[in-house]
Amino acid sequence: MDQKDENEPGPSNNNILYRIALNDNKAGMEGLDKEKINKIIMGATKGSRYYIHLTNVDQQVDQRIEKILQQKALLTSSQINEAQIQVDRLAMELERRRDLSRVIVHVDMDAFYASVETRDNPELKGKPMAVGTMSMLSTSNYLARRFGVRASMPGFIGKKLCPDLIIVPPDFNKYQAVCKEIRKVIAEYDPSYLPMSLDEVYMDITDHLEERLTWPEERRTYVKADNVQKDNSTEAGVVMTTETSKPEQTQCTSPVLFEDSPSFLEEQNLSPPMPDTAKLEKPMEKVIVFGTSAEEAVKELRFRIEQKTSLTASAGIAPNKRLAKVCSEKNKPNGQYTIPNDKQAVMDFVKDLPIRKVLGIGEVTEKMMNALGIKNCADLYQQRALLSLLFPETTWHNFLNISLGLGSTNLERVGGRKTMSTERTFNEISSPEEQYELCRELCKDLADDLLKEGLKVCVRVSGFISDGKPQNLITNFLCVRRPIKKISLETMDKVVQEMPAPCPQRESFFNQKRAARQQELLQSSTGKDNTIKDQTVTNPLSEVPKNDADEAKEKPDFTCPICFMKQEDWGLEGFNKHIDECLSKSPSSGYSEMPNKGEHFQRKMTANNGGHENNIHANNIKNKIVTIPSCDDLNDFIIDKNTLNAIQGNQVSEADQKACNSEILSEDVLNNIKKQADLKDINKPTMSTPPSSSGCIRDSALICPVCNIQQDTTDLTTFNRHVDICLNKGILEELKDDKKNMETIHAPAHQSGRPGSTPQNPASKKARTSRSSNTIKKFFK
DNA sequence: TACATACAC
DNA sequence: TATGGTGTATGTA
Ligand SMILES: Nc1ccn([C@H]2C[C@H](O)[C@@H](COP(=O)(O)OP(=O)(O)OP(=O)(O)O)O2)c(=O)n1
Ligand SMILES: [Mg+2]
Ligand SMILES: [Mg+2]
Ligand SMILES: [Mg+2]
Repeated sequence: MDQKDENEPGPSNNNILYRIALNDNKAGMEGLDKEKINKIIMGATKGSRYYIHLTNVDQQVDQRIEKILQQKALLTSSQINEAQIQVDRLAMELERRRDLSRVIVHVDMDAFYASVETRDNPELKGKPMAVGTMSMLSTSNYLARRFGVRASMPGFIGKKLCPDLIIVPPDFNKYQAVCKEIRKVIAEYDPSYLPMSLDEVYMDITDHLEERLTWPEERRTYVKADNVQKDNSTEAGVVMTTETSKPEQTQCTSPVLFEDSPSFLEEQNLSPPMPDTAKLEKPMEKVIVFGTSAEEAVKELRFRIEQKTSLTASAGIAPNKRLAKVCSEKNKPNGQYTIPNDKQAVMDFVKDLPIRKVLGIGEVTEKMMNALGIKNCADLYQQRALLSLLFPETTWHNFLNISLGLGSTNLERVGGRKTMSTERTFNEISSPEEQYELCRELCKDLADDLLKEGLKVCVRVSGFISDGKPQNLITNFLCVRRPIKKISLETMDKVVQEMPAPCPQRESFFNQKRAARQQELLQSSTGKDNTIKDQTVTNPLSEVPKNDADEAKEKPDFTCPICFMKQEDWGLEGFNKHIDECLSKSPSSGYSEMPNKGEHFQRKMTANNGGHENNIHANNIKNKIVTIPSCDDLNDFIIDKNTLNAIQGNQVSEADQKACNSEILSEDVLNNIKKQADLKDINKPTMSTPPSSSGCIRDSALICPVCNIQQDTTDLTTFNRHVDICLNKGILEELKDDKKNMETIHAPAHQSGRPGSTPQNPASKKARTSRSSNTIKKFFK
């Protein structure tokens, strides 16, 4: 059954790396002169670190493809036949369960940020523009797309492609506000809509349609307010509102009455690719009556959005989310497309659908499939047996579903947020101080974000360093230590103050916390305060250790943030144990209800300077902290992919290197890094240098990278503790200021729009002071 | 669990 | 001069 081997991958774009070449998989970018555009992009990219980075990535992918092809070559036809039987059995079952009963709609705003900016500054009308910075564009309008300018392209390249390009800085608050407006309208059609991003939602309008049938006509009647000066569409290549004006979709237009109302939303000033002027000639109606079909309801919805916000949306209507999503792009901008709830219609639609259009199929998958001669969903279906042998189960299951035009109709949010993180790209950082500074900043940002969600945190550090002994220290903040990985991999236990909620089973972790907090507030306001809370954590400023050369010997202040007990001779381990106990006791209920004893976050800090091959350069240099509430309430804070000063060893003083690296990096690792820095790198040995490898400290005194004072010790534990203390001191000082704001920060005003439900979009991240950032200067060497 | 990769907006 | 930030899923070891 694997008869097609013909389609050799074909050097589609010869020597141009697929990652670098213009990615035109986006509405409004059809039929561009890719050749020309790619030349310009290449010119601006070649030689950069970015280019090298992509080269590596590309090679990796090629290797992966190579491997797959080899595997394929080994397959016998009997294996394939056997697989075919299995796969088809599954296919039958999937088919049996096909659900055509729901009408799912995907709504997506057109060039969202760009449209908002244009609306608010008419100067921009009719001009190619993008939102973003010279370093990165968030999106572009459709006019700019004709030049190849698109989201995720750096602005300076956009300028090269289109010298007249206007770049407008983003204003997220504005987009957020608009988003809220839009969702109000959406909610009228499906109060349980599922927001996917600021500009995008899924809805299930099945119920609405049913109800709609019973409505009097007035209820579907709208007056067109003419305040909108049309022509935000100068940029659009095609913009007809009604399906009738879209020739290419006749094939799949719903059989349902779609012309049961005049329904024109907007006059056009661009010539559509067909003679459609008839409609324009008609007198401009001010009153519009929308019909009762799905199309009509969605037209109405889009009409109302436009009336309300002066922004256009596109929509897809289909039996499931996957298809609806594809459809919403089909007639972008300002258009819609329907796949009726009919199996044949679905199959017809899917047959020629390029797999790349499907959500979840990206560049890499596309390239791999290409190598297997698979381009559209029909190919995908035909090769199902082969794919089942080449890919992991979940992957080929997904492929099979895609090729059958199947997808979920469920709009419920599964969990809620699972992680919270903050990260920044930075210029090569030369000094450890800068690294620490960055880490500290990230930690602070993250903690701030947690606060916004109503969580107050306390951090317990329990890392293991070279000597294998735990290093614990309590602060009310994240404690930053060496951002260097593997060996000095830090583990911090972060303790959340809030009590567990009464047991909202299977709520998201963050929601549990929120609920707990609300409950808490409630209780304290009714005088019944059985929780030992916030304040506990909030202010251990008094506990800031002194920063002196000999403080290394100073004992941390062992005051329990839960019960306030203080005991000098607990010892660190004892202290942590105590906190654990304290936490598990604190919920009023005892702890049988919540299996999670206390609230434990674990914070790991790993600075991935790459023990591996291309880790160092293969990645953007980023510093990242993540909290991950896993099911048992452990949170990870990961500081990740932090470049080492070692990369630029020459810029780093020896003392600094020593301070930062001495016992942290083994000689081997260091050498390895240097090798890589010289681009000579090769090896891949997973030199995971276990945490215990104390080694290499040998001689010389250690210099604290924070206070720069030489420490009179060769004991790493002591030294590390000193560094922690030094760092914490700064952090805690910063915190003093923060505390004042705390109460006001609290109200996140979450804009989720999902009424009773979970806040979908975490409160937006605050704008960062650009200063301390970033931007990749180099990916390596 | 840790890490890497892929994907989306 | 210059190539983002947040979040999810999944495979592998
Ligand atoms: N890599 C990206 C992609 C998008 N966005 C932002 C800007 C977009 O305006 C918004 C919505 O993303 P879309 O993919 O829906 O793109 P647009 O709405 O801009 O254009 P389209 O008309 O193709 O939907 O998200 C972003 O910041 N970074
Ligand atoms: Mg959009
Ligand atoms: Mg979108
Ligand atoms: Mg895709």
